[in-house]
Amino acid sequence: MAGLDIPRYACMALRYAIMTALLEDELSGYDLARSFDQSLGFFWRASHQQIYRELRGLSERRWIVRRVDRQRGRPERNLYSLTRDGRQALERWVLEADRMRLQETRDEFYIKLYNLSADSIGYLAGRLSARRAAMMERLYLYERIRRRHYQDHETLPLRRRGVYLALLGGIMQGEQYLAWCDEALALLAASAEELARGGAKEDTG
Amino acid sequence: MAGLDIPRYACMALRYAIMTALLEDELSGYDLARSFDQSLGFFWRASHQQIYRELRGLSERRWIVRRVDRQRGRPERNLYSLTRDGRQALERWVLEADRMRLQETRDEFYIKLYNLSADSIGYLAGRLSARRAAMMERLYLYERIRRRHYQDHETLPLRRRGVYLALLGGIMQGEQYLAWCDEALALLAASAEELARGGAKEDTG
DNA sequence: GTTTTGCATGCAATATTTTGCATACGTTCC
DNA sequence: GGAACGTATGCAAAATATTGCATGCAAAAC
Repeated sequence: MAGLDIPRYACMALRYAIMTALLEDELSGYDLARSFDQSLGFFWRASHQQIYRELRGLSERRWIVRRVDRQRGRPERNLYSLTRDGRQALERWVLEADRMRLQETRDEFYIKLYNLSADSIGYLAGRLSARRAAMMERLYLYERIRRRHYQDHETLPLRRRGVYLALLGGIMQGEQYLAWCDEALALLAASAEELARGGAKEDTG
Repeated sequence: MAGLDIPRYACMALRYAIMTALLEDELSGYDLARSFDQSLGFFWRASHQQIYRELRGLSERRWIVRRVDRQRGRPERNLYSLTRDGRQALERWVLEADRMRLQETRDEFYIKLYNLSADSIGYLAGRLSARRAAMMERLYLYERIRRRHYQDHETLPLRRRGVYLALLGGIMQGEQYLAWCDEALALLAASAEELARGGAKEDTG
């Protein structure tokens, strides 16, 4: 409890995600919070509280600067932009070692699936349908973005190609997820039917 | 800093992941730490420190019980198993609302991709190759598990079918990931070549 | 015969994320 | 004319995760 509250060293990625978002635009905390519901936020979610905290830390480190925007008839906004130091720190970070996180979804649903039982099968099938629907929605959004901004990715400037690849990753993964949902729903439905006919073996133990 | 250290309420999933692992076997913290490098751990990673802490909390809550196993010529182990309360808590949790986490990989690599530049393209392509290789490795492991334990999933008892579905999810996602890596590597290689020929437009601004 | 590896457990500090609360002003819905 | 919603910012506490350190014994590698 030493009084400090600003993280001392630069290890975590949200900070760099924010700086990445500031690479092209001057944004407010509120803007960032919304943009983290889109784009980068598809891969890295953050609440507004987290974002405001990081913005404070980043300011004190002089990696970003604040400019106050007084709007008519609205609360004023703090607009942030990258400094040269910030830009350099970001460039350095990109070249630093990163931890691989293969499939660490931290989605409780998988754990719940491990607990499949006659009691839970209906509920889990329902949740799975909801996930399927949500992913479908997400895919529509991805496709709109792709069509609007990444139609012919061959002619994009280099940085935008990276963004395109991330988007493509989201799309491909989403499509695969739908396919998995369908397989899983089919197996769950078949199992539920077996149960109803008294045929399926519940776990004994 | 009130002195307590045991989490007061039951919100998080690692706890339930551990209980799920204890559903079929009596395990030590060490066993759990290793099994979290496999199986459940594919979706939910946890360090041994985290696991030992949760085990303590779970014990104090009487959701698991400890039995000391004195081994010849080896340090003794604490073996844990689920209590009836624990089993019920787990069953309740499965039916509770869960947050959907679509594609929240929290993999810094996507953020780095957003920062693709002439300086970083080589490095990022290298990292991507490493990911591809690691995923390939992972897929071999999945396939071994599938062949050994889930050959004909139609005849599995219900709970094992859920585990099978999680595994299938891992496999499908992994295969998709490989495909994405290949596409991404191709685009990065093409871009690098353009750069080398002086053709590609670096970001201006 | 010493170093490494594997088994086995854990504390403490730091970092990160989530949750709950709080405020304030303006517009739009009812 | 009041409730709900959107803009805009933030604190504090609790929960969760990571990192670094620490210990001790046995078997296997060199």
